[in-house]
Amino acid sequence: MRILIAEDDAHTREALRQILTSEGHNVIATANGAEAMTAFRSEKPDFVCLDIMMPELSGYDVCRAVRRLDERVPVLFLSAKSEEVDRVLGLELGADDFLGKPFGVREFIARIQAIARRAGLLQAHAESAGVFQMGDLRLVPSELRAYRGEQAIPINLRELRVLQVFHERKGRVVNRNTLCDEAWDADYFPSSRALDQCISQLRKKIELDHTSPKIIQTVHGAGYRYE
Amino acid sequence: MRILIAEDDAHTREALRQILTSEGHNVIATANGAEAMTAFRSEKPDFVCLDIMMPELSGYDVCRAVRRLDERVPVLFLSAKSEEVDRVLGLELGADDFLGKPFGVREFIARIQAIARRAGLLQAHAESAGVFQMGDLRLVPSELRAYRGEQAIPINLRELRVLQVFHERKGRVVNRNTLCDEAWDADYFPSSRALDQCISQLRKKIELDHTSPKIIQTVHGAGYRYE
DNA sequence: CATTTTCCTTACAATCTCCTCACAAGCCGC
DNA sequence: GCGGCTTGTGAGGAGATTGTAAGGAAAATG
Repeated sequence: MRILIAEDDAHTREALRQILTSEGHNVIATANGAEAMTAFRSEKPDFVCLDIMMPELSGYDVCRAVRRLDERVPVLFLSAKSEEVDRVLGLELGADDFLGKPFGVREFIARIQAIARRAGLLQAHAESAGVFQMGDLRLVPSELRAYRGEQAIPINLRELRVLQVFHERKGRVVNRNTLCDEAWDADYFPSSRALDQCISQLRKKIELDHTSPKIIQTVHGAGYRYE
Repeated sequence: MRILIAEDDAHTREALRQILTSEGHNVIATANGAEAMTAFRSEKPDFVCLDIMMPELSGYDVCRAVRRLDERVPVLFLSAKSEEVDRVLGLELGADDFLGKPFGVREFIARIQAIARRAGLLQAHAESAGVFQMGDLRLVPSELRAYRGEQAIPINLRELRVLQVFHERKGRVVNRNTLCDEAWDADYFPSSRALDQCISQLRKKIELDHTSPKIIQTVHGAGYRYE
């Protein structure tokens, strides 16, 4: 899911970004209402989290403006505990839920899931359900990319399938035949060196030092192993 | 936008109704000043177009009455060329513009748009429904145009639909079949190169340098990506 | 009905991919 | 260390994919 965050406190903002990213979401983090509106128009998020107290445009203002552009996108308000939360105003503006800071990570995630489910978003964005993590990499099949933090690494379909095979067999040795069967179509002739070539390219892309691979390791005479 | 028209000539009235309806507005057409006032109270229009010469209440009278109820709603006066237009009186009554009959359709629409834009109505209403941003472009479906700042770029329906498909899937790879399914009708035969042709034309229009596209990127063997 | 416009098809050129080849380097049992 | 095997990887190219100019059928326009 693409989630837009508007939160003026940098620390909280980064914490939210990290939580949601680790849940497999794409996060667009903004620091004030104006930034949030610009991002909303251009990024087309599936979900919006707004801090209420922000300089210039408040969370309420952003919510009102968002609702003019999109009547359906779910909006979750965040608020510091000292803030008076005007729930009635929020609900009139079309908010879906409120969460008072400080809140637990579990609760935050659970609320978002609950709202998204109610809005029917989880099914609609099943594409992003294929997201998986390998070490410090986040693999996003629908984008054909791997992310190391902010850095996006382009991955082709073949490489993605190879990585999926490894991911399914984390810690175990995967022999060459298995890899060829699962990552190539049936007509592939396993006598060729295409697999080696693919692994080589992949290591150059995803390993920090491809001369001493840490993610995909060679098990001489047996195959490869990921862990 | 909800537009109230007061015009005693039935022929002109229907013409105006048709023009504005085709532009996507809701039209409330009335034949005299009294009807117009009743409708104004009950229909709460966003915009008022008044013929000056009408039986019973004149356009000036309606404008004065409207202003007592609402200081902000834009008022445009229409006048037959034989009529003496008292611009000073009109402006004192709070009119926003005058248009002498006969007038061209384009001019009529343009004036309304200009006034509404000045009054900040366009964003809030249906005209701008569907407006979206892609990078530095603002797409306005109702105008079949993209704007890069002041520069207007004409876009046809097919191209618009293609852009919408990309916008809905920002960041993800969109394969050719998806594009064909969503931007063309079902009877389209995906063996042809119409999609490529469309993308090519689109890039010439919207990319700053169509030889190295930044908005719509090719993902060889997989499709295209916008981000 | 003539003219213009639009959008698709065709054809060919340009580009890109992923595989094969060839050789270098690594691993392992002796 | 040596020989035979497996694996790593640069170079290169056949085949597939994509870009785009030109032309034309169909629809819109006058």
